Amino acid sequence: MGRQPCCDKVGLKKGPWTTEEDKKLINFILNNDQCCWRAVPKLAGLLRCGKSCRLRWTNYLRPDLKRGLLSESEEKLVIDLHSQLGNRWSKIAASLPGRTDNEIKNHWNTHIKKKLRKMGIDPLTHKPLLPEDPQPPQSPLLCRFPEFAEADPAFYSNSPGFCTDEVPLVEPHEILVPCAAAAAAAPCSSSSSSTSSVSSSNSLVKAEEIQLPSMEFPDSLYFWGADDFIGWDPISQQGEGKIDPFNQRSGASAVFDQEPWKFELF
DNA sequence: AAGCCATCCAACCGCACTTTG
DNA sequence: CCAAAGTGCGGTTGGATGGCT
Repeated sequence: MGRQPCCDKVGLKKGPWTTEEDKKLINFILNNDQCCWRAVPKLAGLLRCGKSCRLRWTNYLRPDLKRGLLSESEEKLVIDLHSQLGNRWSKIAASLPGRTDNEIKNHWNTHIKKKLRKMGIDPLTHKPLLPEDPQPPQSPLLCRFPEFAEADPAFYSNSPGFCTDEVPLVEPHEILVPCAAAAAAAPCSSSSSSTSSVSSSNSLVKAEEIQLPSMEFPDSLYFWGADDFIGWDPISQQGEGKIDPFNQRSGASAVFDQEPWKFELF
């Protein structure tokens, strides 16, 4: 008994979303209690399948999203969580408020993987790439990632083997969200049942757990402003108060720079 | 300037899991 | 309890972009 497709793809649009479509989806979701994703495109006047709408919203349009490359501390957390959880991107994303599983997955595949390999670490097992290496006295990552250990001595010291099979799964409530990450959520103006009901994504749930005020959208919708959004990331700016120079190709600038409509919505 | 190649990331696909009747 | 519908998740793809020759 096969599953039915999520939608009859006939006459449905695929590929990149246009500004107009984004506008429709945002307007609909903000102004309606989203009942079920399958109904959203029809009600919002979109020629998309519900799944596509959900993805677009959760990965790109959600106002609580943080854009740009992951900061070093976020990267560190991702590596740590990956060593415990494996490719459970949504679970990892749940510990990084404002980040999506897709974003983390992409970042892992394009940046972190490479970085780890360069350091002689198998990104899959988090163990040294060379098997002839005598077993390290402590975490291999600790040996090859001294700067991480320096930054956070507790990091890795608690994760001896880094074999995903050997480490028990961490329950969401057991994952400690670093203060910086938690703080990242705080500045966002908020509180509405609308958004939290809109998306059941783990990151939102997690955000609530760490006292993230639920989202509310100011009438002027100034939160869409690039300045607000970029300045909204205390993690990438922590410490020296600088923005990650590699952020220039980030989706943030891509979408916010080019879409002035978002500032005049509603 | 043009062509090629590598990289990045948004979006798609299909399976798994959860919910509902 | 079961089947169908709805949703979540992880893997993969393909277009856009930038760098190099």
